[in-house]
Amino acid sequence: MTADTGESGDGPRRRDAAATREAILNSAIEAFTRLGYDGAGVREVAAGAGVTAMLVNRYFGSKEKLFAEAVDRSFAPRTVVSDDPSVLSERTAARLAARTSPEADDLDPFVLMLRSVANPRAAEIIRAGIEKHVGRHLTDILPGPDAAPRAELLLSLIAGVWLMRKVIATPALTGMDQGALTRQLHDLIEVIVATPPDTGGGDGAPAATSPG
Amino acid sequence: MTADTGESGDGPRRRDAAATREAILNSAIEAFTRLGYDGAGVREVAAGAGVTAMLVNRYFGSKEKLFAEAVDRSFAPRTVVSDDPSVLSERTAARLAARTSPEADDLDPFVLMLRSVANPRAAEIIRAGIEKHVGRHLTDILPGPDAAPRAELLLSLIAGVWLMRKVIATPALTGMDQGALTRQLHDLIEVIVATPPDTGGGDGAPAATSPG
DNA sequence: CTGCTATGTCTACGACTGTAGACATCGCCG
DNA sequence: CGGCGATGTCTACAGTCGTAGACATAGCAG
Repeated sequence: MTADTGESGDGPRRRDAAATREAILNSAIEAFTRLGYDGAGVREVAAGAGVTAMLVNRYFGSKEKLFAEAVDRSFAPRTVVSDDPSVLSERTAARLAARTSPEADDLDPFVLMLRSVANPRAAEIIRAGIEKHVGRHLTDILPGPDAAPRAELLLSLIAGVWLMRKVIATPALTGMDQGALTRQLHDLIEVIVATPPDTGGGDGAPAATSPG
Repeated sequence: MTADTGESGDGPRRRDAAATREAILNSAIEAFTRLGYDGAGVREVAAGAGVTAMLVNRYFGSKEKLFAEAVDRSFAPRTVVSDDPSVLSERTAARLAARTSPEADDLDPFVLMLRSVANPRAAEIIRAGIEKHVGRHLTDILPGPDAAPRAELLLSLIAGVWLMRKVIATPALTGMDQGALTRQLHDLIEVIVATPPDTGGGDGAPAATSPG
């Protein structure tokens, strides 16, 4: 439970504005992910960075602005969705299954999001973050027309799985065999990736209607 | 002052324990759905029922127990998932698309859940509620083996759509054409309903792997 | 009518929140 | 070596939170 935000142990912390800001931001990402926007207090964020609460507001202006930066930073790297369109379904399914397994306990933007959307201000910031990073990128690599709503639908599926497996932790889905889950998720994602939302042609669903 | 007891037609509230308890519970469901567990205060719940804060604790013991009863009550009716297995995909898809449209603004258990899972105690209560009501029922009507994890996977999808459309309100999915969304959701749900998670058999995946 | 109990209100407390302003101290520059 | 700005801390303040105990009142039993 020590602060320990990357300090080497011996050095108490030298006066380094950039490093301190970074430590606060990292602590904020962790705190917001664990406790959510309302649950994480600035004092806790500060303690995680080894500083006092006032320094947080001094560097970021307010808790809300700190959250905005934390969201921006947390959403920037692609954690789940693959960059390569050709293997998007396989990669995304496998990563999602792996990263939501009970063993994996990394910090993740989806958990940060799920635990913070209760607050309307935080929800708005998250919406902006999704549009800026994930949504836009995903819309670009998604083939076919009407990519934007399908991208968000894919995000819905991903977020839902994260919610059930890592936040609520319903037992059946949490304990589901990873291979089976990966396959199931692959089939689902494939439907979103392959199916245009408005298939004017024949009404027949592209697949999955055959009982097998 | 008791400016007004909240009721309009049926007269001022007389001393009726059962009715008061009911009013508090209804107010709690609405408050928890709008603000989430942490965001809704007992004073606000009490005001919504036309009583004082202490009466809430007097009737329910604590905020946590009140929340537990609110979850139990809110999760009891089937709001989205159809009872009839034969039309499960169609019905569920249509209801989900309709009830998450921007026009619909009813209180809903999924929103209550999404805005409350940030709190660990609330998340545990919600998990229990899901298992007791939705999960068990859904597991019963879902055909095929391994119904429990597939039921929870379906809940993941539903919750994710609710999250994106009603809580975060990402524009593309929120404004998506309802018919197209219904069709898309139908295809997705059909995959969960029809596909066993672990099709060991000789043949490959039952569908959806062919690019079509 | 009197009295009693269920029903509801009032005051208050300790803990916590985000944030503002005043104060202290480190480390570079002359 | 001596300041001096940058960096960080301390105290404090309104406000809200959940909750406890004492107090008031309504409605029925006798």
